[in-house]
Amino acid sequence: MNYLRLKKQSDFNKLFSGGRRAFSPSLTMIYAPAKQLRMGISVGKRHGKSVQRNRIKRLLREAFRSVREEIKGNYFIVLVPKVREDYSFFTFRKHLQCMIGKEKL
RNA sequence: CGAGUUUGUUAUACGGUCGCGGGGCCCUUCGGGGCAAUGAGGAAAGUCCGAGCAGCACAGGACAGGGUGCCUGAUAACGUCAGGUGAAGGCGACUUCAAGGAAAGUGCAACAGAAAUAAACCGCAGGGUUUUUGCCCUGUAAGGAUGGAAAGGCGAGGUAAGAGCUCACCGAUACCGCGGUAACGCGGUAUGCCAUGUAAACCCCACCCGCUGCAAGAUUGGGUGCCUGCCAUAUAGGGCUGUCCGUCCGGCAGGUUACCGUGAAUAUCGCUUGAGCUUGUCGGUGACGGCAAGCCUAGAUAGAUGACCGUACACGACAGAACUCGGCUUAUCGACAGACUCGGAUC
RNA sequence: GCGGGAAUAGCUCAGUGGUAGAGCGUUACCUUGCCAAGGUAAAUGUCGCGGGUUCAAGUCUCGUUUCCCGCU
Repeated sequence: MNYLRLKKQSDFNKLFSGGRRAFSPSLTMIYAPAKQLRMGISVGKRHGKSVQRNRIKRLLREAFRSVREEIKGNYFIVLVPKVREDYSFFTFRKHLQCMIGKEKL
């Protein structure tokens, strides 16, 4: 039931140029079908200093872990959060669930 | 009681459920699973200094360039720290200071002002001339005006008017004596005081400094400009990571051919036991050092500390290791403790 | 992670320690029947920020903030 992390720079570039996109108020999800389920997070300097960026990544990892059961197929997924004043675990989880249901993953 | 100065400590705490990193032990169908521990800071930050470590260069020397700059000490080293000296600020506790040299030389000092390193605009006084106003010559630098700065300050004597011209006090410089390891301090004598500021302008003096940085570098395939073996040591030209003096170099044979590959960096090592931490004791005013006992305390690589619930209150600031240490600087809601100063009241 | 550089008017840039400038833009007036072009004049700056040296700092110096570039 585990998932793998998306690590290669080339995979990120492939998704950003040719992946399908789903939107929600707090984050953008980019995905494409693949052999395994891999998830990556893209957080840049515009999201804040290193403490803030680490916090976003932890919240997103935890949110993805809690909704992982609902994903049936295998995809490469990149999560891009939007720039906000503050971030919370519950809004991330809610929007992830919405997008998974809408896109029928 | 109020107002302050200074030094240090700390940086929400506890419990439950799920999850993450590396290591240990156990199990394994080799995919993995289980257990009990452990896992960000005082600044981890900025990268401003100093070192270790690594690679390259290097006989050695000179020049250039850069840095430091009161004294003594501490240290592996430092631009850091400690204790002193001097100066400035504060009633005080105390704080701050890139604090050598302007009599080696060069430069600069706008505007204003008579004049800016140089002497006379208004003045003051004496003499000459003239009826007087005035004009000319001489002396002078007290006063005025300008400026950041105007030829030590202030008072008395003195003088035609004045002036260190003379004298007392203060300041400055030189010498002597005493104290101190020294910076320097105290006292005495002499000199009427040969002369502004700027060295965070160039510079002089003293001391120090190879260059690059863990994305360094090494290992695990093949190969090259590489490796192995043999022979040779002259010139040209080139290299020697700022320049010069100076110093070094070459050829032949074999393997191998710009690609193969599984993936070739997204691997492994470097990577955490170290000028280490805690406690005690001894030496030192102190920074710090000696000795003894105990301890092992992150090591990731899309980059590990999170989510939820409960309890308590002060309702949680700044902020996240990336080779490692010693400092500095900057950010920071607060809490606690020690020492000291000033003011008021009471005994 | 490591190493360089910049910040000056609305924009692009000059600026030996001594009153901060140029071009474009803006505003007003002239010119024209009207507009453009042209001419005349004016306004516009905590010299990124905070200390220090100096009589005097945009310039020298220390710290700090933001941005850009190179190594990879």
